[in-house]
Amino acid sequence: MKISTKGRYAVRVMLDLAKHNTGECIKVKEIAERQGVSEKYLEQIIGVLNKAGYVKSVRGAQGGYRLVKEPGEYTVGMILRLTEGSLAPVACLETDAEACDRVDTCETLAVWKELQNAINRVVDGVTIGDLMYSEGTAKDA
Amino acid sequence: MKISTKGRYAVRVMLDLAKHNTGECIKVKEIAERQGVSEKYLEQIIGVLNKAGYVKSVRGAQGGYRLVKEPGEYTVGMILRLTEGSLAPVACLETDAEACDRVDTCETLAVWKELQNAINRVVDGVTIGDLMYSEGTAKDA
DNA sequence: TCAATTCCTATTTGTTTGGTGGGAATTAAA
DNA sequence: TTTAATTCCCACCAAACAAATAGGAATTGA
Repeated sequence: MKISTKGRYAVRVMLDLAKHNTGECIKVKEIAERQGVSEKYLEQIIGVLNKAGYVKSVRGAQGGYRLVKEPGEYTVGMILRLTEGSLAPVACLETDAEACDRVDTCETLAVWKELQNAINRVVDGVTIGDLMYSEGTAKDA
Repeated sequence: MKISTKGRYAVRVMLDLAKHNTGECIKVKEIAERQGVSEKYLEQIIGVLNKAGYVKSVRGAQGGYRLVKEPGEYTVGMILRLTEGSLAPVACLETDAEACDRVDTCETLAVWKELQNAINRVVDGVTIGDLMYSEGTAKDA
């Protein structure tokens, strides 16, 4: 039940872009330095964000990335689903899941559904904009 | 963000023991047949439940397992934490986590804490007893 | 032209998942 | 007392996944 580095870094990349948005392009190199993460690895991750249209890239010298929309329009859920693949706690709840033959009698499915709903409520209820103004020290939720 | 088979099977084992509790011992073989899972794999899983004192074993011929407490006293959370190791969505929220050097400035920690709380609320709010009386078809939560 | 940058994709390394397999120890029953 | 049924213990294995690393092609401003 862990969120992978890919998902976590993706959120941090988006947040970094949001916080350092001066209208100019931001290079992967800068983000990597600020976030303390390998440039090469971030390249991959931001590539996914780019393909999905979450960020806009400018190639060549003086190139880089910037957010396409306002920080408040990106939920953490969107970003995680994109990079993690799915947030369903069990495979049978994935949208493209092939039916498990126990589905009719599965007595545990109810818990997993509740869990999924709870997860979705949290990650879809927080945007990059929300995180921008947080104090660093996490609020107790 | 998946719950492993180990955790899911553990819940099903506990539920199976609860539903088929006649006062007599229940053998791994029976559970494995009913649940459609390899006997050998279940042995391992129920071994963990046994060591933790969640089930009581009787060795030798006519041996088997039974629940120690009432079904309502086992939360899904207890069982998952035992078998999955931890339900924290990020390593730095684990109880024995070694401090990440970004912890003071980590702007994403708040989300992960919220997520963890949401997960805990669900899994700690459902017991094996609750699952016993569910209809098979999951309620929409 | 060249240096900086994104883009693409293959490879590597280590860990976890999801088991299988063999056999020792224990015990009720024949 | 033997036997069959059972838990218990631990070693091993294959496949998938995570978390990068690596190399170089394509693009573009200066």
